[in-house]
Amino acid sequence: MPRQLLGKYLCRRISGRTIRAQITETEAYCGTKDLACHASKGLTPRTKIMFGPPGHAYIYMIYGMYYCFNVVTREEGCPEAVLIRGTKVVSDQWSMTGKNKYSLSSKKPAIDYRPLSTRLNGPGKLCRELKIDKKLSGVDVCKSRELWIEDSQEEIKSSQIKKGKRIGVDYAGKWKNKLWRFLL
DNA sequence: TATACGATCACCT
DNA sequence: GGTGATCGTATAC
Repeated sequence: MPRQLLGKYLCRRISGRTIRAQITETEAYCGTKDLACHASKGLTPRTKIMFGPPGHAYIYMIYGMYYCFNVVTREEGCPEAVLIRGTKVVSDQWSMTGKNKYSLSSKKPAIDYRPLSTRLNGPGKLCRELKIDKKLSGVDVCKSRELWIEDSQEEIKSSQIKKGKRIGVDYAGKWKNKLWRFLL
């Protein structure tokens, strides 16, 4: 599933405008045994979306300031999800203006003028840019008109996909070495 | 109730 | 290479 999502479009409607961003990087988090997966803590208020039906958005806050967006990939009771780690903009009627406000500290500008390529290439960054937050947690990405995923025309060959270890999960024992990160 | 820390990022040396 | 920002969640008391 993490490989099947590569190349597809992550779509977001903001104020009546639609942004499409091609998914270029994903990671898989697999069930209650995978110590890197939040579901390894069991069914809690936080993880209940992952234990629910597939196709729903599991969105959580990390480090007190960023959100991460995942898609639940397996049937109810089987808590697996794919984290969307990176995207590339395809069509955009909104953030090309470069007027996405952010402020990490008072020193920084209220408007982010950096190119989009550097604003969508990370799980926290793409959520900030696409205004994905906890309010969208649980939405069905097959049905939602706010946040959804579309197939792309292009065929992704397995030779185009690089694999690697997942990022930021050094605490997860042997699970940290699983090659469950995938990049186009 | 209190505390430790994280599926990150930007900035610093 | 390292660190601070900042808060929800899990875990310990």
